[in-house]
Amino acid sequence: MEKKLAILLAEDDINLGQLLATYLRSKNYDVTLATDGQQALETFNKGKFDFCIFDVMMPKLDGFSLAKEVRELDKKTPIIFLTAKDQNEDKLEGFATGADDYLTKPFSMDELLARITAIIRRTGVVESNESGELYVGKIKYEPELRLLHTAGEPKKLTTKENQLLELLVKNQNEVLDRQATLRAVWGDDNYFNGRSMDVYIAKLRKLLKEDPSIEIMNIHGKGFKLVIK
Amino acid sequence: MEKKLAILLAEDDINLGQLLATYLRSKNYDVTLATDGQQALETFNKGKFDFCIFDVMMPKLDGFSLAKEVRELDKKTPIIFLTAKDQNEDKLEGFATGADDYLTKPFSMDELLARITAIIRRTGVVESNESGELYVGKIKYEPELRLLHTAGEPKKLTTKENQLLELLVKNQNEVLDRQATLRAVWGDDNYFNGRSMDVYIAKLRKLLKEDPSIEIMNIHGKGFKLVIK
DNA sequence: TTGCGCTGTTAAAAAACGTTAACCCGCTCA
DNA sequence: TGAGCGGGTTAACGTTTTTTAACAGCGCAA
Repeated sequence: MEKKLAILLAEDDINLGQLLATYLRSKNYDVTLATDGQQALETFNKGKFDFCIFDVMMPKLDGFSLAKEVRELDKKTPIIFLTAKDQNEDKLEGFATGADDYLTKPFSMDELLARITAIIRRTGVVESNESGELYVGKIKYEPELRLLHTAGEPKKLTTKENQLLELLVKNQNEVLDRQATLRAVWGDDNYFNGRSMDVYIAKLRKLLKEDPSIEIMNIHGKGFKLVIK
Repeated sequence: MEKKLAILLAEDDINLGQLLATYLRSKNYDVTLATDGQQALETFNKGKFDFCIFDVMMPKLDGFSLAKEVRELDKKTPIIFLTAKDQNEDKLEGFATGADDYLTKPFSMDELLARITAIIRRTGVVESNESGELYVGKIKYEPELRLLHTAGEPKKLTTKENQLLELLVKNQNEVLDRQATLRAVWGDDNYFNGRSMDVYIAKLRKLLKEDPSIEIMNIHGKGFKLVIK
């Protein structure tokens, strides 16, 4: 059987949010509803989502800023914005953050569904997010199971080791921003969490050093970059 | 498998931008869409692009000015301009900044693609931008790995050393503009960053002095120039 | 030629990172 | 209930990288 696609829906209007969630669930999507931007970001960082629908005007963290945060660490997951306003300026800002589509309220739910399926077909999210098995150089890595298949026994990673490694691998050959990573994994980018992260980088380096073609490179003042030679 | 070519597309008209991006992606290019000139410039400086498509009329920074900024530090990456106007004056200005082609709206997407592939074939961006291995005089230099193969042990460069050397090498025999370099590497061209840059120039000179045919020359009040005799 | 801004260079200070080990806290199980 | 364990944080110390300071020399315009 095919896996349900996980959608993160961020909408502060309770009625509309519930309505959309119910509708999309009836269409066989696995919907998680967040009622403000802050909460949506935390939820996104915790779970695995194949698709995002963000209302633009939300308390605490607006849809655009939320999308920007998401895009710091995830360049691919499609994002659709919802907005009550029809202002062109807004549209620009939305697409600048890497939006895939844009709906102006009021819209029909069928239209939303049509656009979702169109984007999914176009971007092929299904294959890309489903394998659950990655390779870091020669080393097999299963983020879902938190298993790193190093020489000999497979090593079971701890929660933090796993979150950090997964981000590094999914952003390999790009700089993984320090602050963004801290906010995603530790929830806060204060000094001590930063030091904690450095400790975990050291741990990961030790784990990965059996394959000398792997390097976790530091970009001074910016973050880390996983490169495979 | 062949690596996808990275295209930076700067287009403020959302519909057209999305349309082109989608089309080019379907033709197996890795497209990044920017919706104003300012954003496009930042994106360009951060990432590695093999090709640029700039709309001429854009908010914040128009296509020509954007191209001029890009050309300050990068003489090679091909640029195509898009414009709604059919004014000859514009065309001239576009080509003056080092444009490789020029399309007047409306144009067919097939035509765009044809021109892109033509330019790619002609300029051979693929080889030039993909090897990841350069030579500074006799010295091998791998910017991706931040390695400089000086006599004896390969020297591991620091983040700043590497960014600066990469710019110098990619612009060898041309003047590397002081302000533009500061903005690209330090993010700001204030006095102290300028002094910092001078310190790094001194370091690079020391590193490269084993090959006497290499010289980092100062152009008073303008910038630096790497020349290989 | 003289003065001032620009550059060259070295050294000291400051910030950022690397690593190890001690510590803390919640949980489990004897 | 309290010893042990696993996961994570904090402390401590060392190293590397970057910035700032200080002083010396250079180059161009008035």
